[in-house]
Amino acid sequence: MQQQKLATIEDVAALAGVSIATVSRAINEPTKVADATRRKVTDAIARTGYTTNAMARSLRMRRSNMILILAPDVGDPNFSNILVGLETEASKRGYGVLIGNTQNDASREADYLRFISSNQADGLILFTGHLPFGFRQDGETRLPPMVAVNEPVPDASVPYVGVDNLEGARVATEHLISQGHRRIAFLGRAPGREVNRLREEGYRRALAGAGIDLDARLVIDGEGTTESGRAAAELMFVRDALPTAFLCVNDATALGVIIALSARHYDLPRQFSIMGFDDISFASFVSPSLTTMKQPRHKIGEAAMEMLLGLLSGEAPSQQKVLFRAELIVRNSVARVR
Amino acid sequence: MQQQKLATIEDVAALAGVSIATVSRAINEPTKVADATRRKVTDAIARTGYTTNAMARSLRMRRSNMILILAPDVGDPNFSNILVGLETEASKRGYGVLIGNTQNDASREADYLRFISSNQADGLILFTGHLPFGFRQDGETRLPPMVAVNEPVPDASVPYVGVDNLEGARVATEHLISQGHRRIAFLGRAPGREVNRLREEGYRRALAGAGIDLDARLVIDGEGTTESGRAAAELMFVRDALPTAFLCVNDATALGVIIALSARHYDLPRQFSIMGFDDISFASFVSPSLTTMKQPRHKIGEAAMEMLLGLLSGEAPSQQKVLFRAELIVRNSVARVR
DNA sequence: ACGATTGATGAAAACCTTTACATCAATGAT
DNA sequence: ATCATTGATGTAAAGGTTTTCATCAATCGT
Repeated sequence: MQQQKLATIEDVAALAGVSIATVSRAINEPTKVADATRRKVTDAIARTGYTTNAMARSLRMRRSNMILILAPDVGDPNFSNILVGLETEASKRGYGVLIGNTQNDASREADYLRFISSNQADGLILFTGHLPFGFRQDGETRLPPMVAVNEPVPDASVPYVGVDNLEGARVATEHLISQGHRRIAFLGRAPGREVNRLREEGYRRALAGAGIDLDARLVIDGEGTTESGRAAAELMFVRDALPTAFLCVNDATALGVIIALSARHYDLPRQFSIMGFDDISFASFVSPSLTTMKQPRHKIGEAAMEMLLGLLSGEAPSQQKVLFRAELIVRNSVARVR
Repeated sequence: MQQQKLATIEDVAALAGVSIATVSRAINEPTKVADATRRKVTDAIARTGYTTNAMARSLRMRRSNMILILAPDVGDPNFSNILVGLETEASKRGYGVLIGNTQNDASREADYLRFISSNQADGLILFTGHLPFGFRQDGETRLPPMVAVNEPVPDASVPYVGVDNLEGARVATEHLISQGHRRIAFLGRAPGREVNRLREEGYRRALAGAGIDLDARLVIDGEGTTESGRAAAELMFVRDALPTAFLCVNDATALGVIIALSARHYDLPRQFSIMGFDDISFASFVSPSLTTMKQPRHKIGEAAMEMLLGLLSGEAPSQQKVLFRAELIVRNSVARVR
C-alpha cells in the first residue's frame, strides 16, 4: 500500500561509495571511521532520508531497546506523573517505553507478556503489584528484568521503587497530633494490600509514640476508592464513635470523606480535620483543599527506570528497595482541634 | 545475560520432524496443513515453549501490527477511557498499541515518529490536535495512515472520530433554557481551539433558537483548565454582569467555577446553575455533582481504531469525520431558575 | 629498509521469520 | 491405464541490520 520502499543501508552505502559495514559503523561507532568517509556517509543519509529499520536492528542485536510498562489503569492519578519520570530517564538512555493497560485482566496481562517473550521489549516496569499472569504459573521460567513501582510485588526477588509509606503516614499522623488531635481515625485498612498495611502501621506507630491509645472503632476497612471513603465516614456515624480527625489511606478516600461530611453540612475543617496521602492533582482543587503527603512521583519514575536499565546492563541491583520520603503539604483540610 | 537462548521455529521443526515452513503454516494458516502434522507441531510448540519472534516476523512482513498512540498527556481525564476503547478494538484484530506521551514537546513528537519510519508501528492515533512535528516540515513526505481523536487536526486529510460538540453544547444549553434560565454564560471561549469553538457555536445556536439575545459580557475566554474556570467566574463578578447559569466548555472549567462560587459562599445550585461537558470521572464526586454532557469515550476509541485498521488494510475511509452524540447526564448542579 | 603494529574498510555470516516455487504422492477424470 | 488436478510438504530466498574476520595500506620502531 503506502510502502514507498524506504531507503535501506544499502542505498546509503551505494550513494556514499562505501560498504554497508562502514555505513553501520559511521552511525553506531563514529570514531571507528575516518572523518572523510563519515562525512560522505552522513551526507548520503541526509540525501536518502535513511532511517534505520528498528526491526532488523533488534533482530540482529537480540534486543529492542524498549521497556514495557504494565499498568492496571493508566487513568490512575498516580500513574501519569510516574510515567513522565520513567520516560525521561529511558529516553535519556536511548530506550523507548511502551505502555500496557491491563485493567487487571489476566488475559491482557498474558497478551502483553508476549512483548517480552517475543523480544519486543527488554524489561518490565510493574504498576500492578503482582507478577504478570503468565509468570505466576511456572516458577521455573527465568523472570525477565523488572522493577516494581507504585505498589510492591510480593515476590521478593523483584526490586521496588516507591515512597516510604510507613514513614509518610507517621509524619501525617504526627501532623494531626501536633494540631491537638487525639481521636484520629484511620480510613482504608486493608491488610492484604501492602501500601495500605504500611500506612496503617505508620499511623499506629505515631499514636504509640505520642502515648495515645488506639480506639479500634476508629480504624475502618476500605480499599482506597472515593466510594470506600464515603462509606467509611458514614459508618463512623452509625457506630457513633467519632474522631476529630480522619487520616485517610489516600487522597481518593479523603475525597470520599469530604463528600460525606459536606453532605451532612459539617463545616470543614472547623468540625473535622481530614488528611490524605499522595497529593494527586485535584487535592488542591477540592474544597477544603486537602492537606496531604506528596509522593515524589517524577523522581520515583526516574529512579525505577534507572534501576531497570542497570539490571539490563548486567548490574546487580544496588538495593532491593528504594524508598523516597513523602513531603507534607499543608493546605486547608486540617485545623487545630477546638 | 538473561538470554537463555529462546526456542526458534527451527527447534520446533526439528522436534516435530517437519520443515520450518510447515511450522510457520501450522501457526499462521492452520487449514493448510494436515491434521496429524498440525498436532505434532502444536505439541512441539508446547514442549519447547516456543513463541514467535516478533522482530523477525515484522522484518519479513514489513509491518509490525502495532499502532502508535500519540497523546500530549496520558493524565488527561478523557484519555484513559478512549484508550481502553482503542485497545479493545485493536487487540480484537490482532494489533497491539503503543503509547507515546509527548507533553506537547516537539522533540518528543519527533522521537516517537521514528516508530513509524522505522517500521515499529504501522499507523497512528493522534490525541494531539496537530500533525506530529516531523511531518509539518516537509509537505511532500507521504503521511502514514492515521486517525485523529479527541481533538481534530487542522489538516483536512486526517479523518477524525469524536463527539458532536456543536450538537452537544446545543443540547446542554437547551437543558438550561428548559430550566428557565435566560442569562446563560459561556465559559471557555477559545476560537483557536476547534473543540471550544464548536461548543461555543452550539451555545449560540441554542440561544438564537430560543430567541434569547446574547449578552457579549457573558462569554468569557479560557482554555479549559480548572484554573481558567475559576478565573472566568471571578471575572464575571468584577464585570458585575452575572448570569443565572454557567455553561462551561468542559468539566474541568466547571470545577473551577464551583470552587470560585463555593469560596464566595453561594448556595449551589440554588443561586447559580452550572453545567459541564465531558463527564470526566469526578464530575460525579464534586459537590454539587455536575450535570454534564457525557462523551461516549469507549465507543469513540473503538470507532477510531476500527477506522485506522480499515485504512491500513487499504480501505478508503468511509467518512472523514465520525461524530457520536453526547448524552445529557442530569445531576445536581443545575436547578430551576427562581 | 624491513617487519610489526595500527587503522580503515569490506565480505559474509547470523539474527528468525514468511512465502514463492518446486516436489511428490494421492486422487479424480477420461 | 494415463494424465491432469489437488493437497501436503520441503527448499531456499528475502527482509535490513550488526559484527567477526580478513584484507590492505600506512605508520612505527629499529
